[in-house]
Amino acid sequence: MTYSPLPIAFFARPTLEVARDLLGHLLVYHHPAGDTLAGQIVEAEAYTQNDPAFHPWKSVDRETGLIKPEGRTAAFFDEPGRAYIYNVYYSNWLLNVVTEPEGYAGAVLIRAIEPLEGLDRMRMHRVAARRDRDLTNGPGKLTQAFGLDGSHHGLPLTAPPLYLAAPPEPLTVPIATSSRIGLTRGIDRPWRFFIQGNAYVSPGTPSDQRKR
DNA sequence: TATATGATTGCCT
DNA sequence: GGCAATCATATAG
Repeated sequence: MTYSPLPIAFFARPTLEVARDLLGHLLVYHHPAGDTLAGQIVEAEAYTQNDPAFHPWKSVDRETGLIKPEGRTAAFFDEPGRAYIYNVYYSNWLLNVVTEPEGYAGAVLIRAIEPLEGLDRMRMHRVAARRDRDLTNGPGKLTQAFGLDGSHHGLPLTAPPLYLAAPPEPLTVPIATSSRIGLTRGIDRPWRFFIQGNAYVSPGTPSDQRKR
């Protein structure tokens, strides 16, 4: 199966639009071993420059709205369509897509996908997964299943080997929203989008529903 | 150099 | 649902 990558223009738009539109789209990776891994995005979250939960938040000029070219992460937020891969809690890598026109900052975190192709390799990478639905139902799990880590940071997601592609057929199922998962700041923003009822959506609880 | 902390996962009760 | 794991990065001293 071959897929065609989305153009940069798809990502050079408001982050919330990109996050919502990305549902149903495909994440494709031509693995160095020769096989192809692919899955349909079923859950994503938006992170914008006007957002305390956004990593380079402090690098955004509050008056102009433009990102200042300083700091380590800021460098990767000036070109839409690239991968921002971040490490949290030990060895968990999270995959983001950089959004917004050049000069502005934003990113979409890909939180869960439904595997379509390359299941055997995903099972090899994810020895802890008891069932197939545990292969990719979380942001750290899907990077593990695909074999992605910090070495893929900064890659363009608009060309092989790693890219996003349009779905074979348009999405007809309803898209639901909630607050984002696992945050300590910006928990009030309903910027998580997911496909209601899909078995591969991550099991986490939205931040604003958590007891403290 | 030293320490705090997080966009998580998986195993335990 | 509780909680430990023990990584990369930012920021402080």
